[in-house]
Amino acid sequence: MTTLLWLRRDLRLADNPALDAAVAIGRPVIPVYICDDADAGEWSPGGASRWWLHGSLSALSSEIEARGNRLILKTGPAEAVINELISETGIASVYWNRRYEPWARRRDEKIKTALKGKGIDARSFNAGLLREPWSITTHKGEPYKVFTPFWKALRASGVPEQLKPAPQQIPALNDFAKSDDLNSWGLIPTKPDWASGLRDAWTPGEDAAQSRLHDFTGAAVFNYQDKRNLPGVSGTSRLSPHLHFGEIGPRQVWHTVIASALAQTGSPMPRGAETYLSEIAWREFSYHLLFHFPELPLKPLRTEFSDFLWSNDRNALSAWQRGATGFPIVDAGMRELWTTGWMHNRVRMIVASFLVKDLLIDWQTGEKWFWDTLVDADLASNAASWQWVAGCGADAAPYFRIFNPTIQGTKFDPDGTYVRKWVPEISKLPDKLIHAPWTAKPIELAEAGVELGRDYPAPIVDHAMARNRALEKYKLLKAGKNGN
DNA sequence: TTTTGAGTTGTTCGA
DNA sequence: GTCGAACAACTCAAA
Repeated sequence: MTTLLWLRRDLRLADNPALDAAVAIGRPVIPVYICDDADAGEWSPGGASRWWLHGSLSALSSEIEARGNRLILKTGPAEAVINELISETGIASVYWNRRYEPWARRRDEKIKTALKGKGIDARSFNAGLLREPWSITTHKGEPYKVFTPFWKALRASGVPEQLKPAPQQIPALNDFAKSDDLNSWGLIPTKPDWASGLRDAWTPGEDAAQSRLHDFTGAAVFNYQDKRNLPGVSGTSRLSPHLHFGEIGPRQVWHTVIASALAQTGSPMPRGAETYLSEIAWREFSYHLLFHFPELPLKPLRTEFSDFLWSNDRNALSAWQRGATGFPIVDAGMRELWTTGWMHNRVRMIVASFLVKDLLIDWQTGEKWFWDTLVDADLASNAASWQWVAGCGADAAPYFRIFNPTIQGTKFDPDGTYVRKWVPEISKLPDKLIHAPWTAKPIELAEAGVELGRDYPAPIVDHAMARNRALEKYKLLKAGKNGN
């Protein structure tokens, strides 16, 4: 008899409870990853995520081989694939770590019931969150809708579970089940190969995740408070894609941050570490919201927003997507995204506010673009964050909070490092003009070799006008009209 | 039950 | 240049 280990968004060997439990049984383990796009429907991974997944599976496959086993790759609806494996091999147990996407919960519950009905030991574990989304509740037993009390409750719930290292050996069957060739899944783009920027920026896999965490907790985490908002500075952990694919888990992040803080500062919770861990808690909060409000990716949490009449301006949308809005900080962010599959968080807020409030384009359009282009695209975080920016989410930004791209640029990219990197055509403009080239005198533009409208676009909207327009629309919405 | 205090990330205006 | 107030009430969570 054997044990099936169904790997999903837990592509690591350390701190992996389903793997530990499977190995503990003492029987051969069949580790399988199922390409389950059929189950995920419209939320199957986007282009950038697929690129990452290829690298992550390839890395995991080597790690499993080093432990005397082999990762089996299968394609199709998960239930059918699992049943097929059961009929081919004598499987007594099926273990996995939980996912929280609504489609995955429905499917996994169905599979678990069916397996148990056949007398198979089917069990799920928690590898992806500090706490299960249902275990944190208000005193009335209800879900939290405000971050701060959620964060307090999360901390009061105690220290996250201690970690187990990767097992030395994963006992294997002699004759393995048949596996797909990873290359046949077509996760990596070929014609055209748009992934060179991703390859330069990232290394998927558990080892890379660990070294990134250790680099970050070695020093940067203590300056996180000051540097995290500066996109031109490497002040953030950049762990988001590793966390999304479960190459590292939040418990590992938590314990490593705390241990390194104690060792280096003598304090259990220095300021930078606390601020950083609160970002991990935001990830938890997003999962909490998605669990309790499964329509989060598709419907505004504040229902009055359902009637909002959004703009259908394809040209404006296309300019935003291509990084050609004429607002340097917005364009820099959108180009960083397109090139590397990632964008600094401060800039994500700026570009999102610009799309939703300056262009009045639906947050779901932005959500879908991010879904396809981000290597860290995560259903919970992406949906919760877009709703937050649009003002229709939990604990959302008030409608009158409209980011001014010029002020944001001068505040958080004061010397223009970030903009010059991603918008090189205006890099010769002086610092005081780099975030507002349209205010430059003709002579200043000439000296920088820039002709607006030729080398770099003129702004596609007047921000002051757009701000007032958005305020008016939101005001109407509050008054019970449709915002038109 | 009612009350109370608080709420990620901003901008603009006028003193 | 700097600072506080207004933006606009509303909902949440706990006492």
